Amino acid sequence: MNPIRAVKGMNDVLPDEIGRWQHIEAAFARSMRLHGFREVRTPYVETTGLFVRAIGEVTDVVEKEMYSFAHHGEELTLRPEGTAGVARAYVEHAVHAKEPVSRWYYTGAMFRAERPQRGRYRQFYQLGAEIYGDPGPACDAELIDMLAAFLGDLGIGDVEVLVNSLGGPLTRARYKEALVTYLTPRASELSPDSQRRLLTSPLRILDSKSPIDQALVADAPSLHDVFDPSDRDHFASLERHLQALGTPYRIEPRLVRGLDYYTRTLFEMKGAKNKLGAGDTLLGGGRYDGMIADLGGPVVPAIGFAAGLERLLIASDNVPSSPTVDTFVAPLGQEAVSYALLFARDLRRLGVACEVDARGLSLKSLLRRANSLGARVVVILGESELRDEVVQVKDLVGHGQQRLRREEALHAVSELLRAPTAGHP
RNA sequence: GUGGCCGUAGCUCAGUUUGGUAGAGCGCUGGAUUGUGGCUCCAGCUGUCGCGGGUUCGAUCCCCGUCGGUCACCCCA
Repeated sequence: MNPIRAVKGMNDVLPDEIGRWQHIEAAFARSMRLHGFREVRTPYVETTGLFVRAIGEVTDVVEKEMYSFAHHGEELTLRPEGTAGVARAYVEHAVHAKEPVSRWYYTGAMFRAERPQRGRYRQFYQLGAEIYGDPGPACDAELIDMLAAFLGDLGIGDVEVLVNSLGGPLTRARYKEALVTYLTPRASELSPDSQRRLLTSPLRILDSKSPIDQALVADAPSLHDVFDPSDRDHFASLERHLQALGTPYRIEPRLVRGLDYYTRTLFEMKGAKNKLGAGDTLLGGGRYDGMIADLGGPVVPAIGFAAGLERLLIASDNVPSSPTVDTFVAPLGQEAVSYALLFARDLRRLGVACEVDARGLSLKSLLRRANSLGARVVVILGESELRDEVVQVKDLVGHGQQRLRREEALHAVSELLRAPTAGHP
């Protein structure tokens, strides 16, 4: 019989690996708290229309990557990204009327039906945050600086911080027209992919990887040339703040990104190219001042980002996994098992993590097991200990062993665990 | 979705001069010390050689398909 397997592109995270996930999630939660963000949780399933409206009908995500299904006459979709659902919640709960600025973050699974490759899976995890109600470049700079520092905290080296501005919605529309006007007569020279983009999403020709496209685009009108004064001020101010913060960054005028909702500030951070290969975008984000209104809310400016957790995991250095228990309780013979369970319960009441192995193994095997679990202390309960109403407390680090009465033993275990862990992994 | 490469024990891999049904290390279990770990030594267990079909007297090896992985493209985190 064929075993049932996990769905393609959807992976298990086993206990041996979970420590690394938790390490990154904890670092993120800490950074968020230090910057005044509060966690929000929204459903994994939303109506399909939300993503169509928020992300854009002609984007690749909406056109071909969504897990959508009909259920009792409703068109539903497994969320392919976090921003749309969080924005929907912001509008639905009229949060703008309760507080002028909201800083929210989230963590969780997203779903896109793409061909999997390293750092890209069909169910994948994002860390993200949104700031509603602050239109200013200062909060853009703060966010970018925070993220660069976060990647540094994770030990990810060689991070590239790419920054651009698309201008406001009017500027963006104006530029799109200018670009189409410029490229249409040259359409036959474009790569096949870009010929298609010219009709659907012309701005994305700008970050095409094709050298042919790059050459053509090099002489095209620049986005920044059609900025209006407020676009120019916003971007200049962002740069001033980044410089004041000392955040390293590079202006990438052809950075565009694939989601339709972005306006003005846009950024992307890449790193660990040798480990990640082609999918080296660790995180990306930008301002989307029009989305809240598009979703039926008031006019509220917003900026946000999302980072790929698996990519951060691949890019960051390994963190050693921590031991699962402090103390291992080793009963010898069936007579000792009940006593071992009782002793373990008392230890746990003192906050000591411990495990009882009642499989009836030899003492040698029990000690080997304790060692491989990374326990620091073993409590041995054998026939002679039962008879004399004592336990053996063995220190696996300091190599000492004491024969103690029950109450003294509980105390001794706590004392041993309080000692420094030098020399033990 | 398109294309290239890969698929042998729980893990990392060796093996097959187009073919005669498999090995190592690690890990796991036990022992060397009739109740004392980490190092060492000894012994043992685990394989439909991804799956299905074809060629052949015979396929882990050759061919086709399929599934999974991987890399690149598209796109993105």
